[in-house]
Amino acid sequence: MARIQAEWRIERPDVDTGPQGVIGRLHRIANHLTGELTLVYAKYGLTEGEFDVLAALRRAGTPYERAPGEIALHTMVTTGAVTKRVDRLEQAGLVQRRRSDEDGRGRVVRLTPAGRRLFDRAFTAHMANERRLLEALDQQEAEQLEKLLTTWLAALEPTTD
Amino acid sequence: MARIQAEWRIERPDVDTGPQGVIGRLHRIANHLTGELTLVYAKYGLTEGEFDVLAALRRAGTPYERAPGEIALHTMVTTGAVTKRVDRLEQAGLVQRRRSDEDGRGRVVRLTPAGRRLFDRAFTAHMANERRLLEALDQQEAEQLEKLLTTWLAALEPTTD
DNA sequence: CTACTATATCTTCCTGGGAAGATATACTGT
DNA sequence: ACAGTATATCTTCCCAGGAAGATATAGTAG
Repeated sequence: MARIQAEWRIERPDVDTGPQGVIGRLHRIANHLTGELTLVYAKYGLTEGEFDVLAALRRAGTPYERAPGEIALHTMVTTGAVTKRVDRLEQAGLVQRRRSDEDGRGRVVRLTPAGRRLFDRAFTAHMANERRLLEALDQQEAEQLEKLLTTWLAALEPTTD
Repeated sequence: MARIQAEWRIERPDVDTGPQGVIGRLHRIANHLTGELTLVYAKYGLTEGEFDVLAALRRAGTPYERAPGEIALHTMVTTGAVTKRVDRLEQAGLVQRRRSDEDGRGRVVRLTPAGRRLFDRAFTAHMANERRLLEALDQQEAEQLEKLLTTWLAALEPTTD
């Protein structure tokens, strides 16, 4: 990244490429992390998207149910993507779909016992993996980083966090 | 994110979800940034991938040439993806392809004058956009963040930076 | 009750990129 | 010079997800 910025200073000295130092590195770290996290999901036969759906259901607490639309909001993908993820998870016996009792248009997706067991193991491994990936920073650095990212995210996503 | 962690503390009190505070937020910021950056690329008729290819060529300096394999390394995608990106850029008249003189297996991709003109405008707008996105942080915070990300990236990517 | 509009989900079509194989050329040891 | 191996690129096939349209049900004004 530092080399890239140096190249830009030569080729485009008229442009301040300072932000690249932060934004470029952030994207590279995100890519790298995604790659590492995906390896653990794969150990449990899951893709990242499928893991995210299971996580949304698991976090809901017993009976581990959510409407597809809610899942879409939680996982930040379109409802079309949720339909397909749930198709695959249902095929694998990790979730079940049924009609909503209150709203004939709605469906309810529920974690099966097998889905819960698999996810709980995957989640434990996943968090251990995240701790490992964060080991590069000491406690104080990690706290500083979390604080900065929280500030930034709050500015980028006015409504959430 | 804070709410999500609170939910995990209830559902999985046995697992330390601390790392989520950093890793989860980092991914959300990265997604958000990608969305914003893409809007500017689109103003110039480019996708992010195409922009990255043009950037790799532009940074090479005159005569703005690189082999597809080099481009793949710089943009961190497979050579198959580079082939397709270059196909599209060639179709749009922004780059040209020719055989390498020294190596019959190789090709050379070169920015056309039109490609360079378009990219230089897009790049200026892109960097202005990145500055805008970083405005949420003050000078000192941005420096702190860059430092932390540099440390972390160095640990994750032993060879590069 | 009917017509109209709104909403939840699913379906269809498309696009970008990965993985692995195909092809062409280069290199290396004998 | 030749066989065998290595390399650079491209091709083929596949998959995940987005966008927009289709379908079914709900809500609402009259």
